[in-house]
Order: sequence, then C-alpha cells, then structure tokens
Amino acid sequence: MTSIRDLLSSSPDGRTLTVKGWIRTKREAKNAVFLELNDGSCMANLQCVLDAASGLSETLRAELVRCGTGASAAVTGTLVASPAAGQAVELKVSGLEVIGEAPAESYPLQKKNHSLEFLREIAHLRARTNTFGAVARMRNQMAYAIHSFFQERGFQWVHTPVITASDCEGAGAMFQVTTLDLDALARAGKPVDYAKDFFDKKAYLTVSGQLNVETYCMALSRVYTFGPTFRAENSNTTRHLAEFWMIEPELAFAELEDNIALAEDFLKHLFAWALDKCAEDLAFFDKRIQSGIVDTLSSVVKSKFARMTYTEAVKELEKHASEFEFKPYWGCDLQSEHEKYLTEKVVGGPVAVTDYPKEIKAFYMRLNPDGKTVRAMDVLVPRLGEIIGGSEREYRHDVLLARIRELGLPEEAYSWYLDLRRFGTAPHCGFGLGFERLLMYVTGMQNIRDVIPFPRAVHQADF
RNA sequence: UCCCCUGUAGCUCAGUUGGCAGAGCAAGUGGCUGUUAACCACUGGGUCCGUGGUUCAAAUCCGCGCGGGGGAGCCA
Repeated sequence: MTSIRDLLSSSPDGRTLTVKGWIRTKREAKNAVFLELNDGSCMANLQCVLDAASGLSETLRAELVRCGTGASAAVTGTLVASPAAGQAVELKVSGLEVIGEAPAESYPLQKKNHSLEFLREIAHLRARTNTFGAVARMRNQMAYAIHSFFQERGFQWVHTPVITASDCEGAGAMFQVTTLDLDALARAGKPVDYAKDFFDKKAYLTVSGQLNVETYCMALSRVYTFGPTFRAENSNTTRHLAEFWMIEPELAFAELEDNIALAEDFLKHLFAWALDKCAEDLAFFDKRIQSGIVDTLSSVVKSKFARMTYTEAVKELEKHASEFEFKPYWGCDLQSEHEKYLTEKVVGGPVAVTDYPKEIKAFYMRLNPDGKTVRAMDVLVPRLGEIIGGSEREYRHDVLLARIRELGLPEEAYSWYLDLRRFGTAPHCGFGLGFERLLMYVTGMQNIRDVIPFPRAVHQADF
C-alpha cells in the first residue's frame, strides 16, 4: 500500500489506486466534494475530489454521509494534477468505502484548534491531530538518528536492566517492584519479609543505566544505552516525568575533551537530521508552536561549541550579578537563569561548562589535581540551558574508594563498580541526555507530557 | 512538597455591584462556480466541577473536596 507521503511527491500519471486513511475534513461545494485524507505518514493530507456536477451515485452519496471528521476510509481514484493551488496532486475519486465511522456528536476531535490540555485528556486520540502526529514523527526520527549516530561511530547498544536490586544507583527516588501480596500481609498483620520476595530482596525500577553500562564500556570500549528509566520523585513540572527515556553513551580510553567533542557531534547530528528528515513538521512547529525553532536548530548545527570552566563561568556571572534572582558565587549550583545567560548572552551559542566543584556533582566523577573540582561537563544551549550532563569517570580505585567513604555511601553495594577499577581500569567518560527533553528542544513543545505518547507523572497513569 | 491561577454549551472563553445563561468555533439543515481552518443564512445544544453555608435571590460571596494549568525545589 502506498503511503500518502509517497503519493504527494509522485507524478500525477493518472494511475488508479486505493488509498486508506482517516478523514480530516469534508468540504462540499455545488459541483465538487473535497475530502482531506491523512494516514500519518506525513503532515499533509491527500485531497480527494468527488465530481458532483453531473450528480453523485446513490452509493457514493450514502458513503459521503458517513464520512465525517475522524472516519476511516478507503478511497479509490486516479492520481491527477490538481487544478487548484495548495497541492500538486489530488485523487479524482471513483469509489469510496467508509471503514469505520466517527459520529460527530460523540467524536471528541473537531476540525478546529483544541488546547493541548484538552488533548491530554484524550491521549488515545490525540495522535490524529497535526501537532501530535508531528511530534510522533519527530520522536521516531530522533530515535533513529540516535542509533544511526552511534552505530556509524562503532558504539554498541547495551541493554541495561529495567529492574534492579542494586541500591547504588542513587539518582533519585525509586519505584519498588514486588510480587508479595502486600494487601494480604497487611490484613493478616504480618510484617513484610523481602527475603521471600521474587528476587529475595527489595527490587526497583532503574533510575539510570550508567553504572551498568560502564561495565560494558570496560569490555566493548564504545557503548550506549537508550531505554526507559523511572523516577518516583514527587515533582509536578513541565519538565519531569515518572517514566522517561534516556540516552547514555560511554567511551573508554577517553578523556573529558573527547566527551565534549562527542556531545557536540551528537547534538549537531540530531538537529541536522531533524532539519533534513522532518522539514515539513518543523515548519509546522515554527509556525504554530515555537516561532524561530528552525533558526535555533540551524544555528546550533553551524556553531562551534565554546568551552568554559565553571570557575570562568562564575566570574562572568558575578559581573552581572544584579540581573539574577539567585546571586552566583563559586560553589553554587548554576541555576537555570545562569545557564541561559551563559549560552545566550556571554557566548551567544552552545557552550560546554567543565570542572565543577565536587560538592555539587556525583561521587563517580574524576577528581582534578586541585582536589576541589571534578571533570564534569554540562552542555548548555540557547533557549533551554542544560541539555547534556556528563563527566570523565574516576578510574583510580583508591581515589574512588576514598570518595565513596567520604560521602558515607554503602561501600559493599559498590563492590562490583569498584571491581572495574581493580581489574584493567581505564580512563573513560560519558554523558546522559533525556530523550523527552531533547524532543522538547527540537519541537518547541513547552510541556514534556506532550512529547511522549502516554505520559506517566504524579497522579497520572491513564491509558 | 510549597506558592499562585483556574473550573460556565462538544471546544475556546465572556458573564459588571449578587437580580431571567451569552459569544465565537464545532454540530444539524438549507444555500453557494474547485474548495483547502471554505464561505453565507438559519436551527438545536447547559447538573455554571461537587458539596455545605450566607442571602428574598448565588455562575458570581464564604468553607471543604475533586480536577486542570503555571512557577519553585529536585533533576533528565
């Protein structure tokens, strides 16, 4: 079956074909009826024209009545050049079969604009709108681009576990996984004994695959994860989900500068891919969702990412302290307003900020010789701020162990992670990117719940 | 978790000092020279989120509950 996307770019050679999809609108004039058919292969509809000048057949008229917005239909006709502006080709209809009706009095979608809030309540139908169709196509293309980027560079995709009984992930509140009948235990007044649970101990959904993927990095050299992660944080914002997808590359025998270079190539690859493969959808986002999005992406693709240490960044910010709600000082965690200022005002383009104070970064980051900072990096981009966070990892066993003890972390839980430093250790680094945050950036969508098909958040797990 | 805003027709919203429930779009019907968010005319359409209170009278004021949105913190 030929997709509408292919048909719209093919020549109007008069061949007869049947096209299936969903009716977006029906317009009836005296001498012609116009149906807009969409199959999700692209944003544009196929215009199907019924010649009514000499009267329509009983059969066609009966089908037309059932052919409202939202109905699925098989339309047969010949592909011809369109005499009117607006589309190059159209289907001259000879046969019409409604497959499934969508009664106007009960079908929630109308041929008018709906609010994103309303569409969130009908997440099972919202993919039929222009906006969510475009988001879905972009999400697909970005997933493809992520794999193509890494595969072309010899990175191997590692499937880190979704369920983990490891209590050393430490990236946020976790969802517990159990097969114990907690209701029955509570009714019987019995204590919960996790030694009797499925894994003989407490288990959770993963919050990050990074520590796991590091083990494969120390064998396969260049690896990445791309899969769902889960955070049980009670955060209700436009930027957080309880279930989201994350990309985490890790490369061996590499240092922070290699990491920054990889991140720069990565983002440029993704944005160039979006501009190339999703031009029609991006034009829509630019017009209806976020004006200037195409220019923003293009400028990042053409840019050279700047480098700046945290210490330099704070010095710059201190010069303009009066412009911030939170006054910057050495040792503070950079606020969103600081990050945006650095990339938009100080640099005027993407910038990688490195060497943060160890107190505000994770235990596994490589300690610098100054003993105060670690080899961390955040990539900041205009209009958003931080898009990527990563670091060179601490690969020296004694230093990592000391750091774990200094922070009072459970040493035994990290035994396997420390083993990577006991046996054949090597400098390595990596970064993490939230897939939905990336999608917000490339689509201009303002709420993270609108770039994933079925958002899971606090008090929200419908559909 | 904290702070702010909000809930009225299928959708988006207006509703003045408390005094008969409104508009646009959508839908239905009719019209219209091939339209493209078609256009024009007419018609139908309401548990004013729920609950309790104040009042002669509540969409409007007050309490509680529920839903939605935004911001902060946390972070990806």
